[in-house]
Amino acid sequence: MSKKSNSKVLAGLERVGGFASAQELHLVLNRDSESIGLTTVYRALQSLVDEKAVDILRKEDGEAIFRLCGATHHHHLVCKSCGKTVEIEGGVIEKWAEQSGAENGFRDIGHTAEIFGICAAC
Amino acid sequence: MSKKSNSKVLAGLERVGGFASAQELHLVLNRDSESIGLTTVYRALQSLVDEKAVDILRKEDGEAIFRLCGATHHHHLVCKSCGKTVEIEGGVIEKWAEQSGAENGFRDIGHTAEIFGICAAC
DNA sequence: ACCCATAATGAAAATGGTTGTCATTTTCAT
DNA sequence: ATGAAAATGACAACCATTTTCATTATGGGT
Repeated sequence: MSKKSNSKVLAGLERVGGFASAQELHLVLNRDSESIGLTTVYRALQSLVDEKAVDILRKEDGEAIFRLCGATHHHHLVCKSCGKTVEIEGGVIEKWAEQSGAENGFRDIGHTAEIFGICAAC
Repeated sequence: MSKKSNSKVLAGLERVGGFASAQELHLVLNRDSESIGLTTVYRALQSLVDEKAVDILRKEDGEAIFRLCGATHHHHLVCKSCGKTVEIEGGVIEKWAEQSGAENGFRDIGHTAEIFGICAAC
């Protein structure tokens, strides 16, 4: 029976495309006339993380954000002043993360990377 | 005046040696007859992070943990399970950030990058 | 079809780390 | 010493997440 909520949540994550917090996901799902409780969203996310269908990360403020596992991910170049965001290729980073992790005996390696600065317009 | 609490907190971090949460730090400090409030510990940690004297990371449950920051700019490889941390050289990243930023007309470029995984012992 | 055990659901309350409030205290320059 | 400004800390507010618990759906055995 958890199957149903799990697939709703997966659908939500697909719709969102990138990262989403549990609460955002709950909003999105209910906005689209999917009636699902916040508790259930949390439980579905937890079980999806357990079965490694979903990645969990932490924002700087500690809030958990989730994304589909294996979704191609990119990095962001964000303007500290106006918030303008550019998507960046990160092939170098993937390799760096993989290699650094492996060298130190780590497995299940993931990473986060953001670049920030002031854009030309600001 | 924040100087005093900041140095108390720094002393606490030295005594602890590695990572400590704000609450642990508060306990340690008061156990050692340093009278300091929890609020002040949080504020001191925040300002130390701002002035880059202290690193902040997140445990898996989202709790913030802090430690003294070495002078050299490095990145971290963190075990998602036990919190073990390895410092990583990030020369590649610096270049990647600089270049990606410049290509898009950004200035004052900074970046964050963390690698995480499961360490050999876990 | 009909029970019934079991799992799933979600509203509401509890938890716990973190941050905001504000009255009080300390510091420092004059 | 005195007043302004910064610092402090007890307490309350906040908010993401978890727990509780009563209700509802599911599905296998008869």
